[in-house]
Amino acid sequence: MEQKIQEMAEAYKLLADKTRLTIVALLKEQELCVCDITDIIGMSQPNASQHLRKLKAAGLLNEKKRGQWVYYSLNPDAEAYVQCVYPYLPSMKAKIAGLKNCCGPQEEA
Amino acid sequence: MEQKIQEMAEAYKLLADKTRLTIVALLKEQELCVCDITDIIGMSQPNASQHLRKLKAAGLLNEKKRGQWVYYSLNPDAEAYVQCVYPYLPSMKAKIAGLKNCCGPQEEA
DNA sequence: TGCTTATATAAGTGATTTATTATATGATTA
DNA sequence: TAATCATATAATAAATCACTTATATAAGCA
Repeated sequence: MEQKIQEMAEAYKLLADKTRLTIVALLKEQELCVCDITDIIGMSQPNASQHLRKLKAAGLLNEKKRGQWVYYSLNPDAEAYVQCVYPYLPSMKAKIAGLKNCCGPQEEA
Repeated sequence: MEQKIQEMAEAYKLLADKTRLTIVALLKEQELCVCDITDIIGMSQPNASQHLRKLKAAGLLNEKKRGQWVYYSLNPDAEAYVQCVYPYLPSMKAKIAGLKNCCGPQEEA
């Protein structure tokens, strides 16, 4: 029981940061590469990279390498107590639409 | 949109602490006074008091004074993106049952 | 092979946070 | 009124965290 609460607290710690929560909200729309995410949020690349690593380490994100780009997406198998908050995240469609189509969601070659 | 994400992040920050999340799990069962909470969790009284204050300030808890005791309970009007996680919290019935019935849930006199 | 682009890692710094100790408030009871 | 019990507040110390700067890796391209 305490173990479960500990795990939940650690997961919510990841969602307890404006930057990471924005990343999750973005990826709710579609998968994105690191450069898209940094562009949209307007943050440094190392900063994005570190947040993405944490989210991935905790099982919230999946990572897929394609050419020189790394695409991140929401992990549909993440814990239910994490996924239950996703529906409350505001839509990021507008932000994503503003992307200069540098490397949006790619079809498998 | 960024405002909403900011608010959500701040709320999850409150749930991102093992102690506070345990308090919420306890109050999911029933209202409790500060001394009950400190007994069950085994923490110092000032520590409990400060966590309770934060949770209350953010609208997660209600407070009701009765004699020299202060009873805390979950606020049923808390934001939906907070309440959606409550069902995933483990049951605390066993912990609460172990209370020496010092000041459990009281009827209005 | 060298250059560029995309991403990751490492180290350092400043800010935030948790818990403790000490003290204050406020209600109850002797 | 004095003593006690329940709770709150304040100040501080220790730990954690986010972000920056600098550097490393690794893929694509000239």
